[in-house]
Amino acid sequence: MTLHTNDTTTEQVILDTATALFLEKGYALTSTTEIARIVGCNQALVHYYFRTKDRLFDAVFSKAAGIFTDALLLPMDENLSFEENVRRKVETHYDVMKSNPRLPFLFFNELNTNPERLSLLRTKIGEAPRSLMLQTERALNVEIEKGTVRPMTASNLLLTIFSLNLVIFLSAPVLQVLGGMTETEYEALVENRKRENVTVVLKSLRA
Amino acid sequence: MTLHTNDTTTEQVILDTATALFLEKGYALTSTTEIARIVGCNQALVHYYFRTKDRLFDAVFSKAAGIFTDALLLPMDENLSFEENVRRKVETHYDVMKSNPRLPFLFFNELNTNPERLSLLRTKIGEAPRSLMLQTERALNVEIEKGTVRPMTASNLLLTIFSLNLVIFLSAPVLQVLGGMTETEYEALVENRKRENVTVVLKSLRA
DNA sequence: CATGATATTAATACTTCTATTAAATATTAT
DNA sequence: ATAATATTTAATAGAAGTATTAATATCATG
Repeated sequence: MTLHTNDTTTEQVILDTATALFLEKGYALTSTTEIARIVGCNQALVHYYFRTKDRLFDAVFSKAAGIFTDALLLPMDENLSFEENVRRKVETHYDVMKSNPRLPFLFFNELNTNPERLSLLRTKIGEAPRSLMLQTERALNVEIEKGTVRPMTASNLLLTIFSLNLVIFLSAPVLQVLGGMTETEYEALVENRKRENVTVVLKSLRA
Repeated sequence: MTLHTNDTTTEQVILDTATALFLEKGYALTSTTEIARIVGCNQALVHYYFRTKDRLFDAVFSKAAGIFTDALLLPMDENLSFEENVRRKVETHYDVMKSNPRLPFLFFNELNTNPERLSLLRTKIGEAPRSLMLQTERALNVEIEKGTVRPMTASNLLLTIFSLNLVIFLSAPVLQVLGGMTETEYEALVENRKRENVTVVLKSLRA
């Protein structure tokens, strides 16, 4: 008997389960044994498809990292004002994070515990960060020369967007456990926070 | 032969080493065996002083968490303007993070992988978050009524400060591995970033 | 200096995890 | 139908980790 339905292969089920667990607890606290237990298959099967836990993680992580890094890559729309473009960038980035709220955790966790793994990631994402930076820089400089935006660097702007949009999702347990916030209160905050982040970013540009 | 010099007990050396390792790699990837190896003592000694890895971690973590949460607790100075008070809050918080750059990682990592552990933390830090919130709310509302600050909530303001000041330190590996930033470039960014964060926060308050 | 307390080590039981191998079973193609 | 191929399982080797216990060393003090 096969473990999978027709449209989802066993390999896919294993990958999905692994993804869920890695997102929940990170690499170190997830075992292939547990993955197998949840999938309902023999533990050797996990290794049959992915050989090592490391390779399985890479499969999960490179996809996750792709979503994560692409989230800021929305191209400028020449028909819109700079301000509108920035607003869109903040909002789409926020939306991607909101749909993948554990991504920031996995990303930071893994990069901080295991920076070596990430040389491969570097090649994978390639020129994306650099081109994002250049694109932002160009648009920003136009505005700065016009005097509509205060002098500032693209890296600072991007880092601000990045910071504001990530911490809210990294902080779910902090806010709930320490801040004594309920699940619903937290969800309300997440709702509210996108607008606030846009506001902060746009105001921060003012000359 | 004792392992420690006169002014540092063995227990302290073990605690310090454990702190360094937990900060570097988090709970899961640090073993009592490795701690002992680095200290240069028998592995049983780590358990002799701290009984379990969990209790050792708690000793490290509750101290770390204390620094982390206290960092925002600077009381308002009534002699200074609201703006100056906010500036000071951002700056002192940033400085604490800069002196303890691995704290944000440990904090978020542990709260995300192991939220249970943190119920004890909740009691430990007590009313601090609540009083911080109330204090900020009060000062903020005065300004909002005066019309010098746009309508906004204290939680959003604090979250903005928190976000801006943390991500720069969480991102060290991201920026170096992915952004292709050198150690020195990163340090320059850290230098520069405090002023930028103050600017962003203050501009974000404008009516 | 004898003795009780404290510190340290050696040895080891026990658990859990990763990875491999060989065998069994299911699937597919001819 | 059967041979080839793919999938799955059982069994297990081996590594590493946590925790405990009993034995030994060190130290302070009467």
